[in-house]
Amino acid sequence: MLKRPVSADWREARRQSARAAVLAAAWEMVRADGLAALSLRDLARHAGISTPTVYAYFDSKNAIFDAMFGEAAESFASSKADLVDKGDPYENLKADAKNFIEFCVSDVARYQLLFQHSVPGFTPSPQSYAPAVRALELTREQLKGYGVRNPRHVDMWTALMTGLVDQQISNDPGGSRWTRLVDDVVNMFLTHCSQEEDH
Amino acid sequence: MLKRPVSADWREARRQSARAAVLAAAWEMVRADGLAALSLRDLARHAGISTPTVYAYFDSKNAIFDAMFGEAAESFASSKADLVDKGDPYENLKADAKNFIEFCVSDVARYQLLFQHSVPGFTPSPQSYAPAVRALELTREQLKGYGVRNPRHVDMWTALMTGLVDQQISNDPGGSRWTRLVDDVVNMFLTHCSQEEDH
DNA sequence: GTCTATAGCTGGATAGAC
DNA sequence: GTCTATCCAGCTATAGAC
Repeated sequence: MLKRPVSADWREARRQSARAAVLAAAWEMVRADGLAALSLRDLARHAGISTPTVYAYFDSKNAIFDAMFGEAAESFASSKADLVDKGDPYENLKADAKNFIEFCVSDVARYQLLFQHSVPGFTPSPQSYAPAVRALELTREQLKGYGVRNPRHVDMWTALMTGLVDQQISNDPGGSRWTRLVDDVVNMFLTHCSQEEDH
Repeated sequence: MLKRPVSADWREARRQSARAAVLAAAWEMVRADGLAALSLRDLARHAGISTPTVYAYFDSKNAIFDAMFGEAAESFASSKADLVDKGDPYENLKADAKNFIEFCVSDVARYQLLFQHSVPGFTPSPQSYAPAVRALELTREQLKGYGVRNPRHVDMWTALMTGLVDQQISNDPGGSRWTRLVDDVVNMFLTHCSQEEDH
């Protein structure tokens, strides 16, 4: 037995748990007041610790945003993985679209951090970014499964999804004026793609 | 001749000119560093005046944002008014789409201020907001001219446009990966609308 | 109207005792 | 690891001389 590994594990677990508590408080705050309003003073108070203690767990404010970005990307990837295969590519695609839109509008701050890069001076680290790339790859696979292979169409798909999300957030927050258009948009898109394939 | 009105007009003109100079400096700065980075100190230095002098022209920082919002809304409305009638509703709509997208991606800060409401704690005054409403009304008229009357379709149109803009800005700034899809998107949209009219 | 000077506050980050 | 106390920089806004 070298260096009491059990105790070391236990300490590491405690540390991770404390980190997670700080991040949970941070999410609560940005959901309430927006990403830009997050300050380390308020965060520490919310988490029940002092400001310097925050620095025991994170190197800087941007390190906190990076950890949040990583959590958001993981959540997004697993929300996609959790979708059950309905057997029908069309139904799968519709479910994927609804999942994306719900994921975004249900947490605007998370959407802005993950997809809009809207924190000045912050760029996610490769580790935090990886799950987001993986999730986008999943969407590309899913579209391919439906016969959509043209890269232009993949880009168009992402534009359609973010367009609905963006209008919903900016002009009808909390409502469903744009999100309810998702079925129409998916149909419109697939019709368009199948027509182009004919040429 | 009462109270030397000529002199009064001249003074007022000087004042408006000085205000405009401050606003011009502000636009330059937010284009370079983003809306959030605008500070009154830097703005004053850029405009060649002192910080208190800024307060001689504007009541507060939000008053500056409000004036900028008004200018942006005016620019948007006049960019639409400047479009020449091509006679063909289809060509007119395409030109309108391209104009909107170019207007947005050519000045991201202006787009974020005008359409994304992304300045914390700032809400435009009714006077500043009016031209933006008028411009949206123009788009609605234009769509009606093409036979698109369904309010859902009007909402879908705005989502398509902002979706292209948003992806372009977030994931390919300075490029044209999404903006070049505009013709395809307009065609897809109009095909979709005409099909729905058949029912 | 324009300036210098500064109030009053909040931010991120650190020193050093325990 | 956690605290109190603090540094230093930045911010909006104002006071008061000229």
